[in-house]
Amino acid sequence: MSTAQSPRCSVARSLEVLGEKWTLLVVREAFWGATRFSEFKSTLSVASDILTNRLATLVDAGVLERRAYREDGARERSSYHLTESGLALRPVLAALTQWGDAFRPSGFGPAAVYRERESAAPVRIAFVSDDGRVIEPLDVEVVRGGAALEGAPLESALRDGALANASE
Amino acid sequence: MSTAQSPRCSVARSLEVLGEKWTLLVVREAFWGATRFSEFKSTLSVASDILTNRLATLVDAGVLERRAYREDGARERSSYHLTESGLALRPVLAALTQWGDAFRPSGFGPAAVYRERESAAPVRIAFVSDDGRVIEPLDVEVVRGGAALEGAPLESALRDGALANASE
DNA sequence: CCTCTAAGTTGGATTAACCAACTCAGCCCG
DNA sequence: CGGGCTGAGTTGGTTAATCCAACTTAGAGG
Repeated sequence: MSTAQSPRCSVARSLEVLGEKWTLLVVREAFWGATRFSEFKSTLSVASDILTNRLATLVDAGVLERRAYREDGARERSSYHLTESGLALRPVLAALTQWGDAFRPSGFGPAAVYRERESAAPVRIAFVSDDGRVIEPLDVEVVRGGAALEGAPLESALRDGALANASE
Repeated sequence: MSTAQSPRCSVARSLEVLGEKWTLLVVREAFWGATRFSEFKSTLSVASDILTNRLATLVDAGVLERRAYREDGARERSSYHLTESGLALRPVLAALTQWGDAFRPSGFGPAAVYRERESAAPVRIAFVSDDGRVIEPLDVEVVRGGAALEGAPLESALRDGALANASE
């Protein structure tokens, strides 16, 4: 299950945790309020062994936290709750939702709507600058930070013009 | 490969296309400028058969577009380019990057930095309202839209106190 | 015709997902 | 005490996906 060494690309590192089948759907259900094994199992229709495995991975990665709970007249069982790290995945899910709604419509309209809690005004995912301006995606560029610059196989292909190229 | 019917949840529909291993990494490389089979192959170190499959899936889903190109002194070959739908995945990748940087740091600093093209000012992914205000994630709530409301097992189970029903 | 290269295919081994049946621990009931 | 009930998993066997190395293919140049 473990990678030899964690990759330098943040997307790849995120996908190490989130990239397996069912994982993001488990997180989505957690955002909808699911906490128990049986809730995840029935809403997702996922096999128990896979669910066990994914919950363990997520707990391990600090996305979910295992807690004991007890309903009266029942023994202690465990439940799963989003941690700070898990809650921080909301933009990831929202971005996926937004893309799915826009480019893979279901014909039933959006299944989830994000809105401001106080005003109920709809919100969307966007790029913003530190001073709070909204920047359109086409006005955003990506440059390689320090992590990708030293010895990554990725760079070898670009080596003889890589730095000029990066400003493209 | 395909599901019987596409799910109503947008996250699940997005993951139908993007959720397989390597897929999002292929898209990431496309954003870095990769267009040829061999570029994807060498930067990602992915097996050719898998790459063939993923490129086909992405072309099929309209995320990439296949184009012919010809270097002089070589025969025609095909290259892969982001479509509008593919370009719209930038927020998804940015959200994953942001989460990875924050919660799974590599020790090498961020590998990619998103910034405004004109000003080079750093940008981040955030929720914004229609009138351009930035809304903090904790002030955002999600409500089920129309798609989940009709006949989804999830809702029918939770409505009209079915919890007692289900637990007996 | 021979060789070179980018872009794939193909076959076989390994790993992951799937599914159904089963276990396990504690609580309640009699 | 023993037996049934329930949520939370395990276990075993089958199917599907991934990985890896070797091979094929189509056209250009020599």
